[in-house]
Amino acid sequence: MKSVPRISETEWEVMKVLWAKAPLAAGEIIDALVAVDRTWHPKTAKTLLNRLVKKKALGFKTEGRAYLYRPLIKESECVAAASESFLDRVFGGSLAPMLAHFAQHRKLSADEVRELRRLLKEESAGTGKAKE
Amino acid sequence: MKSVPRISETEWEVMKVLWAKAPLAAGEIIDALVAVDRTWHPKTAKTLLNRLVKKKALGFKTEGRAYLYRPLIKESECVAAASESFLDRVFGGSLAPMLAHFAQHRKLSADEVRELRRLLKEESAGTGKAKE
DNA sequence: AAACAAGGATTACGGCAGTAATCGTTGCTT
DNA sequence: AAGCAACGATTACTGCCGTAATCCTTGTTT
Repeated sequence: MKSVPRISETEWEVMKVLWAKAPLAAGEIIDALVAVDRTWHPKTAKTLLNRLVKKKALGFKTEGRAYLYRPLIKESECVAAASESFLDRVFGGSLAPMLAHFAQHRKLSADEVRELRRLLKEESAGTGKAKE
Repeated sequence: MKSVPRISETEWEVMKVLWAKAPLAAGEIIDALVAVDRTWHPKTAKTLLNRLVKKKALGFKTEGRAYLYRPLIKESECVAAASESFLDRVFGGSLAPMLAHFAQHRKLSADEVRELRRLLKEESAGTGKAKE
């Protein structure tokens, strides 16, 4: 098992940038962060890059005087880990209550509904075990 | 706006006990926690109770020499807050990708699929109160 | 009354997170 | 060459979190 390092809230923002596009130099990453949220301070971003490198969530290779960062862990792994943890903590690990919550709280758009229907169809179709 | 205080991972365990049944004395809460996870230490639980009181997540009234604790914030509010935050952070705020993730990663049981279908039906039908 | 027991209050302490500022190095500019 | 600018490294500081231990108060027991 890989057991992804724990990625904090703000660190996640940084990771998102690099999951979207990599490798990137620190400056480019900072630009991307600022583009999303004006309040990002370059120094803060640098600190987070260092921490993420220390955590082995990011790696880099030197390119001239600067670094090019790239993710060492996959977004899908982090998403899975965060989702598990969230589901366990908030909904005791069971899906149905969670789905009910989201379905009721945040009204789905018609498109989303359609998309989900499609997913459910796949789900109950092949996928081995779910029989209908 | 209420803006529920931020409830940490372990604090959440404590809250769950009181959301399930309240009011309860510290001893009862600790018993409940231990029942779920043997490793809970009474002192640790007491610390958390204090912190939750300080955060205004819990209140208490004295009953003889002991306290009776009760939640000051509703589970539904906390669930909503945690869900929002999770959805934003991990899935950029959009439901469909999240549901897709869960649908694909944790194979839904036939029952869950049916349940979700039912929810979607309601969704696309009157959506309860919004319009209708 | 003295000591104990039960429960709350206070104190502790290392680690992570958020948020930066300062230090150090090195190529570039004047 | 000297200083500046760009970039990474190091240092900082506060607050929250996990995890308790110790202290204090007061009812209870011998």
